[in-house]
Amino acid sequence: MIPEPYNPQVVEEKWRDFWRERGFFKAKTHEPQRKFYYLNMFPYPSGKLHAGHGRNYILGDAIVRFLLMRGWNVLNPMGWDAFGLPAENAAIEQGVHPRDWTWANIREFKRQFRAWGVEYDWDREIATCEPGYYKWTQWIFLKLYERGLAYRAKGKVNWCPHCEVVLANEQVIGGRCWRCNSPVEKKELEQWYFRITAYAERLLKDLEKLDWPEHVKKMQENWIGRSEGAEIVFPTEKGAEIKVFTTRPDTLWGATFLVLAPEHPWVPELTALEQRAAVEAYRAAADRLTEVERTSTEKEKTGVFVGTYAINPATRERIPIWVADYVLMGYGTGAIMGVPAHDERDFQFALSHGLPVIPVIAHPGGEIRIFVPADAFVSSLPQALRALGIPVGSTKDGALLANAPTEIMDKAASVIRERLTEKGWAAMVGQGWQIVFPDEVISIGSVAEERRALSRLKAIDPALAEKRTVAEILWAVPALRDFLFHAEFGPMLNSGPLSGTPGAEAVRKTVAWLEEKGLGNAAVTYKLRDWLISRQRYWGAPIPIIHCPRCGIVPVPEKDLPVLLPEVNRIGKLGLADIPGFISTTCPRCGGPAQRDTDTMDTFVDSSWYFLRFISPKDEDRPFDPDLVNRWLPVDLYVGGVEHAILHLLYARFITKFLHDLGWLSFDEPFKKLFTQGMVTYPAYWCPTHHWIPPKEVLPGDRCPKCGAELEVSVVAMSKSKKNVVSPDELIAQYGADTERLYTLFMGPPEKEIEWSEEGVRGCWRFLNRFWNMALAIISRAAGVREEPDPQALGTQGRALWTKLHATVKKVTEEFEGRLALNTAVAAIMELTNELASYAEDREADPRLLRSVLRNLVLILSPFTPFICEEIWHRLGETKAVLETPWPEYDPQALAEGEVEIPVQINGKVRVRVRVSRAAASDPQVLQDLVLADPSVRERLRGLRIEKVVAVPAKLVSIVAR
RNA sequence: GCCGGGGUGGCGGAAUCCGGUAGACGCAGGGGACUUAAAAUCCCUUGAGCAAAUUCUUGCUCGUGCGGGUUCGAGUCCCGCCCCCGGCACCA
Repeated sequence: MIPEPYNPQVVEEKWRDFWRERGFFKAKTHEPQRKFYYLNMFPYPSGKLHAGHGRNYILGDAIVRFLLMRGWNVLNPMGWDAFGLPAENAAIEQGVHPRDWTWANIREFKRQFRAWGVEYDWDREIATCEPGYYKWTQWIFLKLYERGLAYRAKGKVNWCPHCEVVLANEQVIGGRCWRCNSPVEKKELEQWYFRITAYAERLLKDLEKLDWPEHVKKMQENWIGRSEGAEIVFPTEKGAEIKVFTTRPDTLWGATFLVLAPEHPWVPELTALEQRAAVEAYRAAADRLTEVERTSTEKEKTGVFVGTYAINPATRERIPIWVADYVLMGYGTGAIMGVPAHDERDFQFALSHGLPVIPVIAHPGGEIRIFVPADAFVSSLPQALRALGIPVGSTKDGALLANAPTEIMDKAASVIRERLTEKGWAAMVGQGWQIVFPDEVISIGSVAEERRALSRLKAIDPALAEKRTVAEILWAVPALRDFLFHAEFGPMLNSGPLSGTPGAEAVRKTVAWLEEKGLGNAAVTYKLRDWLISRQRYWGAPIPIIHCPRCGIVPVPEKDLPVLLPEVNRIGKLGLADIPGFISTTCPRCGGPAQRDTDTMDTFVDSSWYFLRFISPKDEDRPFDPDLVNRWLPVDLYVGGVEHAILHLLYARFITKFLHDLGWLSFDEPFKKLFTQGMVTYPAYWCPTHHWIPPKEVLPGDRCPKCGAELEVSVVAMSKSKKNVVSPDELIAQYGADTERLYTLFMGPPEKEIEWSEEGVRGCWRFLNRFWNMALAIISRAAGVREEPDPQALGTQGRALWTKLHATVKKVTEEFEGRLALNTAVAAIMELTNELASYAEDREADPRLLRSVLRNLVLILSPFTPFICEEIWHRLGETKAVLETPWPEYDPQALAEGEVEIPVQINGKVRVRVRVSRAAASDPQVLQDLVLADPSVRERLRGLRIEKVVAVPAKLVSIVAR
């Protein structure tokens, strides 16, 4: 008889609607015992799904099928992040309505999910573009507005010139637009913001509670960017006081200048008449720079002196005020104190603009470096220094160099002073800077001393006439550079009453001193900025606000929600602002004529609460049912791409905390556990003339099919735009969905980025064929058998298979419940399959064991390949569906049976392997005795004296012998 | 620069949490069977090297980025480096 070949097309079509029709994926939200809320990040429905997307949905489907068999009441919904720019752009280009474009894509996505066997509770399907959903997005806006957490403000915003839209900070990736990668520009606009900064501290602190990948938590931590320090007030000659933020208040005595951001509001007021033109020109130039240009690390530090001075509140010295674009208006106070001796940027700035450098923190090494120019000292100096125990060297041009411990600095200074030539000088840097002259030593502890030392040096050496600061002179000596600037903590120097304070207490003591004197206070600053949410577009949730000439900004009353998107035939570039019928309305407060706000909300607002809506997706009176939500959330396991590590995940946490504060939610973190799956990469081919070429069309030798040019190959994440996608439709047609699913889960650890491999797919295809053939063979042999095997009655082979079965069940169960390394679970299942197949070769094989192992194998394989398993399951004579069958339990007893091979190490190397029963191997003394009695071990030990034996139960025995 | 993750065969990767036979599983390669042939399928084989043996082997040495350390034993732990990937980045 010719065996029936594996035909996935037939098998899969047979079961494709079975699970849905049986309602296995419908959550029973009103019975929340043993609830499990599993959630995949909902997709933006654009175009078609490719094999890379499968990483997310197939993984999720496998987990959910496992959970269902484990008896969980699983909520596993799916919806659509349906507002957004691509739909609108497609609509503008093709003249279709974005809604039609979006729903056509959604239909396509759903078709592909069905083909994959990826099932959801479709009764809960939601789309953010439906009025029944965005009504509540608008409601959240109103609630934020009520609490003062939504506000309108004018300011510099990120602007993508290509998308012609503003961007939130989180949507600017390395100075570029997150969608189109264009360099982002700055624009002065009045926009709506959400005050996410009010939640900065909680968003940071509560990360601790989350079972999230460490790197995602770190990314959020860095993004929130908490810094502790102080705010210090600097009086100015013009009267205004400038407040700066610093993390290093202990360096205040070294602040020799102030720098304001070009956008700082007080710049005009502080600018002297004669500097006005230069300052204005500088500010205008800074304004024109894109974010990429302005924040380029290699850029020379530019800036302009405003012509007036401030007073350093600690030293009471006059210090110049500058504007420079390395200071950002959006962080801290938009103004800094320049401490060139202990901040790398300030040091660069001081060097290029001739500003004095005053060291106020001792060099961490506890060492000083001595430099004496050639011809500046008498010949006995080296010897005299050596007499102090200081090793002395010299440069190529004859200058003297030495390192000395701090303690003998004063002694060294007097030794040097006595041995300088008449016009000689020397520098000692590290413990502050000392400039040694024949008649005195000037310690540079203030701007005044710096000026004096500089003029003396210039008077001595005409070659220094051009130098503007002592720092410039010393910087010219390469050997001193390491000692001129450092940003470490250390004992304070030249710091008036606080001089000598050790580094560990420096910040705390300085802040206390500042507070006592009323000069400043401890302060915390965050990098996080408020969330800019308004978009000048059509395809989004309209902002529910009315502008009334008499009443000002008036929120739309809740009863009037939703503010519907107007139906239009054509969408203009200006979005809602292009639609006159939408704009004019009446003021809800005074009844007079008024205008609607024409902005729509960032799509990330839509997605910041959707996980709540799934609980009661059709509720018309509330955004969600709070009782049910509080029983079902937080989400137990959230799976999605790491690209949302900051954006969506931060916003969703913020909105959750807000709704918690409002009293709607009892929890304040939406996602208890997060898993981020890796991207799938594939070679992408680039032709300089014909651009992206689909891999399939590429000619041998990586040539362009159109022009024959050699193509540039790069292995990158699958994407439609690079044409390097693998189509699930084609895979399913050729191998079936089970093969694609299995390969997707087997290709590597799910969290890692991995390259798609056609050969790998074929390996999984071969496996399923072997599995199919073996299963049918076993079914025909074990037809009619219904009893379970008796483990005690099995032979050695059977017993080994029995143990293997239980070990595999254990392994697979633990992977699903733990770290989700399903690739290793698949490997274990393959091993079991291989062992079952070789056991089945024995004509004497126990049919009860064959059937039992196959039955359990089908169950544990079913989350990976549900179609083939459902088929085999029913051919085994089962009447219930796989999903109605409990997940197999493993028997610890079975794992303790049979034999194990115990390696025996002699002097650290494995020399012998001994087979012992698992029972014997579990007792260290028994194991040790057995091993020492083994003939080949005795042979090895002949002539040696045993010094030590280590027996590790079930693992190995290690013998030390001489 | 800062933060995070990682470096294991020809390749993807196992073993890393909690030290205990390194290379599971799969791919690719080599050899063979079947076939007129090919595809498909099946079987054997594959870290590097050395020695004895000669045929079904046996034994030894080396081997998890580099250098040290702890230990009976290190891919795993500790210290110091190098390199790669990801995130942030003139954040005061």
